[in-house]
Amino acid sequence: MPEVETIARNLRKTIVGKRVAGIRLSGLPLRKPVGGTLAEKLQGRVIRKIHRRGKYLIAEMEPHAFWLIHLGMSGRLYFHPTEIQPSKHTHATIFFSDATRLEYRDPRRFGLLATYEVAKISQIPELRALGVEPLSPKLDREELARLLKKCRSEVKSFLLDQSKIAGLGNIYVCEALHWAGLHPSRRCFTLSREEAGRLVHAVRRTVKQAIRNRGTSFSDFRDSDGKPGDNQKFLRIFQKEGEKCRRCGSMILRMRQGNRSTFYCPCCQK
DNA sequence: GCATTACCCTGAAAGC
DNA sequence: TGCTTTCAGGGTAATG
Repeated sequence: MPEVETIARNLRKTIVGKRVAGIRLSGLPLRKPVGGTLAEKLQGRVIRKIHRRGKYLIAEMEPHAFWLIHLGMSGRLYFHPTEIQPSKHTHATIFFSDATRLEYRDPRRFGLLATYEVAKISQIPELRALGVEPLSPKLDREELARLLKKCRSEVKSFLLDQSKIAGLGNIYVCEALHWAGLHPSRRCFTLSREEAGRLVHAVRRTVKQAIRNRGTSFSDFRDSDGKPGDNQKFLRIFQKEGEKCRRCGSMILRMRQGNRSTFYCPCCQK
């Protein structure tokens, strides 16, 4: 989500107010087939606003329509002031009437491009099921404690579940659990109100720091100007297997949970 | 109905 | 050197 927020902020400066003059598609499917309707729906419309909800970007178009974008894992959006050669993984190029263009690249093709003509953003099917935003004032200790109480799964899976809290990925979940001093395998319903409070604080701190650093770049992430983020320099636990925990000095371990790596400190995460 | 697992995909890294 | 295997992870359909 911090990576998506970084891109949203960039796009607000670069493409808002531009009219779509044409679209070129690779024809390859992403998470779902892209299809010719994307071109039909966007052609001639003007981008009025850029929204973010969870890990989704939403361009509000005029005449009224919404353009939904998800970057998956390896998706990137590049703004180009001048002409470019499409790469092997360019799946969409949006040409604006002022000769600038926006390129969507996605080697792994886990992303999504779609358009909707619903009345409100909240009616977009992909967004309907999303949970609370991590930085929303609605997510406080009481609300998180309430959500945790009725959940029997491990707290790591809970935090990754976009229908509970929308926007946390594997990196930030590992970091937040370390900040909160909570073991990733703890069952949600066993967390106390005090622990829920620590977790809310840790999630906010983790996400705010990552946004401030313009996202985390290992290999994939670049913003729409092609710049990597800086947050990888500030991570305390993610991909630190074998290193010493900065809080207690114990060896950081790695385990697999639900087919994803979890990094944790066995000493200070209880 | 909820929790868990498997799958999609390709590039990079590791292993041989 | 070059080929093969493994791993990475967001979302979701399938399974338990």
